[in-house]
Amino acid sequence: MKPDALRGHLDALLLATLDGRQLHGYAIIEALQQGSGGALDLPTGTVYPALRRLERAGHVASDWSTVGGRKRRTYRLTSAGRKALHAERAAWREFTTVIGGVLGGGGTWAQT
Amino acid sequence: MKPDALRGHLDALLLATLDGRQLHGYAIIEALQQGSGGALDLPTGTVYPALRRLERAGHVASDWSTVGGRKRRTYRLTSAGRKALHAERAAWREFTTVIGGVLGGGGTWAQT
DNA sequence: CAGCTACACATAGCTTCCCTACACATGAGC
DNA sequence: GCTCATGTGTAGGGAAGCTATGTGTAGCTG
Repeated sequence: MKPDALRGHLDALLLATLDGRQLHGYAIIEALQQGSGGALDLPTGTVYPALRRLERAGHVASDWSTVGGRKRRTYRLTSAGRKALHAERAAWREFTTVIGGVLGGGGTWAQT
Repeated sequence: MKPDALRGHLDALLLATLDGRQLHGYAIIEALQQGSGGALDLPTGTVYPALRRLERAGHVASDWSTVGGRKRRTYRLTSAGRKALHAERAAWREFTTVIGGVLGGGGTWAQT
């Protein structure tokens, strides 16, 4: 997957991963990898700054704890974050409709 | 539509617009606008450099002509460009599957 | 003729988000 | 001690969008 294609969607992926659950950074990375069948193998240099941005935007909050002798930072959605996720999903639907509609002519692919 | 979301997909859009026809730059911009129901209103500063890149990559070729006293540059897909379009459509299908799968939980949206 | 709109093209520079590269730490197993 | 797994952090580079800006021609209107 091209980095450029991912760009602009990463926030949505992170918000969606935190939907209904709290996870620490490493677990988010793993959840995205597994939730995508291995297609999303995001470097920490991508994810941690993005979580920083989401926290600064107020969409995510975090708490430090110590687990098994290691510091861990657990993230959760804020209510603003849940709203943002809702908006991101709507934007995704429009995005796929628009781009897919233009790209369309490619064979057996169907869009509903 | 966020610029960042578009990023990485513009090449595919341009290639798809030139699929099976030749068009000059301004006509490409108009075709994208109309083909997207107005959602894609791309600045010339986006499209012309992108066409430049595609031409440098060998996916697109162009010819100058004069129409009605004005210079016009008409673009067409090369065979490499047709291959690239094919690959871009496959990449799009994978992309929407992956991202959509992770974003998924959003209501009545269905993906097939 | 001047001004405006439409058509048609071009590009410099900025912004921003990814990735690479690099760094640190602890715990478990060999 | 070394390696891997777990867990975190960030500086800086690259590049593709967009804004801003510029050029030109044709046709219409006052």
